[in-house]
Amino acid sequence: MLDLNRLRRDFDALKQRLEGRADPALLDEFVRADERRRAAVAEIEELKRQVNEISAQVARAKKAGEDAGDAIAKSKEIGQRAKALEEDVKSADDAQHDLATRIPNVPHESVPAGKDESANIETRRWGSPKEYSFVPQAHWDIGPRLGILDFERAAKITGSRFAVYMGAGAKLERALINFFLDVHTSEHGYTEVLPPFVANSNALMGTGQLPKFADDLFKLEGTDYWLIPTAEVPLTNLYADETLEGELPVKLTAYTPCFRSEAGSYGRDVRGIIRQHQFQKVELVKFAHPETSYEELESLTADAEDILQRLGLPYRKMTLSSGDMGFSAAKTYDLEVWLPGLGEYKEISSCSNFEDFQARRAKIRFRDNSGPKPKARLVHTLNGSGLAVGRTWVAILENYQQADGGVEIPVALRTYLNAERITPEGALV
RNA sequence: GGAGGAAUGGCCGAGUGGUUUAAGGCGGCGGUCUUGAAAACCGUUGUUGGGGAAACUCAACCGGGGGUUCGAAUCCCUCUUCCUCCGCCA
Repeated sequence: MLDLNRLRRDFDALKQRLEGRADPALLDEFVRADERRRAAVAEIEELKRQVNEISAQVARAKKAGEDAGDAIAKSKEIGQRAKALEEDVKSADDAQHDLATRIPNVPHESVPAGKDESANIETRRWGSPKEYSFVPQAHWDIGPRLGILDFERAAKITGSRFAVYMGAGAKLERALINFFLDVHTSEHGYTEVLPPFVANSNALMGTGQLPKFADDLFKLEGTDYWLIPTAEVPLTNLYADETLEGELPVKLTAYTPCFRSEAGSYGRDVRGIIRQHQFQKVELVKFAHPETSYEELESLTADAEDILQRLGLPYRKMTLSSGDMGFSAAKTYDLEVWLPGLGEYKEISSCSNFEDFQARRAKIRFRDNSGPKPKARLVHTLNGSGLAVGRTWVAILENYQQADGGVEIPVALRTYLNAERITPEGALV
């Protein structure tokens, strides 16, 4: 949710920066709804003040044993006028709140303007794709051939866009989760959290998935519960309606499965496990001081990059354009890993600073003691994948495939798997 | 699933319809005293929104929502969470 005062003050400038992200009519409507609401609120508060005053008079009169019939009648009459006005306030309030939740965040000034991914900027490239003496295969060929990935049986259990990992495949997934969590907790200073994998509507409002993107989520029938599309939801909402008293930043990490309906992505990434209804992810979340949140975004992105580098996976870092960023983000870096089987770079992590956009919705504050008086201010929230486990699994199979059909295990993972490679028969040795 | 009980400021806790304009305590902050500190004493201390250059002022907030009333922390309805007990259960 945008800061209303900022919107009032800088209306034209913000409108320009939201070009391509928000319908300009929506912004006009928003400011008008706000004016209507403020006028109605001012009027009703004045009536309430009068009622309060008369009530005090009545109390005094009753105490003195006097008759207060006139005052009561007058207060009743004012009360009725206030009641009529209350409808106006409520409808203006609803309209304004409804609009507020549909306006996306304003891009940071360093974000390239553009209407889609074609305007994204490559900011860094790390490692270089290996040369292969054979034609590298895609993971959807390697995995089933090794007997460690099974789509047909997953379809029996659930349906399309689900996968079963078997044997070395399942163990590799688990090793990656442990490796990610160990690095982030022991070396990058994050606190591990194991949150619920189910969240309510209010939490999803807080992080911005609702109300606009309900179609992308799985809802549990007959309840107000949804399967989480990312650990960002439970982690960011962990401190909803709270004022953080300790030092900033607060850094959290969690492993969770993620569930996405992928409505509207029919025909995209249909092969393999690039785009699934369920995938595993280790998420990084920070609650940061507004003055340092962009430095925190750099270090959070570096924490995710560190994993890719330790695994020796070539990647590039993209700065997303204003049109390609998500609804709540002010700035986003995507990390894209090289997949030789597919012959392209594919997103494996998305790291964003939401500034106070989520904090305003979820009411997450911190105590700012820098001024003459301590004051509760909204924190800046950030998150990023550190990393998407399934896509890392894919990257390892494709980057480390061998001429004999087996897969080498990256050195950093060997102690986790107690093995150096997966044989062409799918065994860990 | 059943039966009871509870939810008040950063924390503890009083408050069953009208100077509650939320007592009192703890903690925090400032001060007096002291070489310094402690103790003692005095003062101060919530959030959100409106108006104002400011001093200040008005409104709302006692788990959430709704209602009764001239007036609600207090009465009624409803939801949520926690506690105790019973049942079931990994």
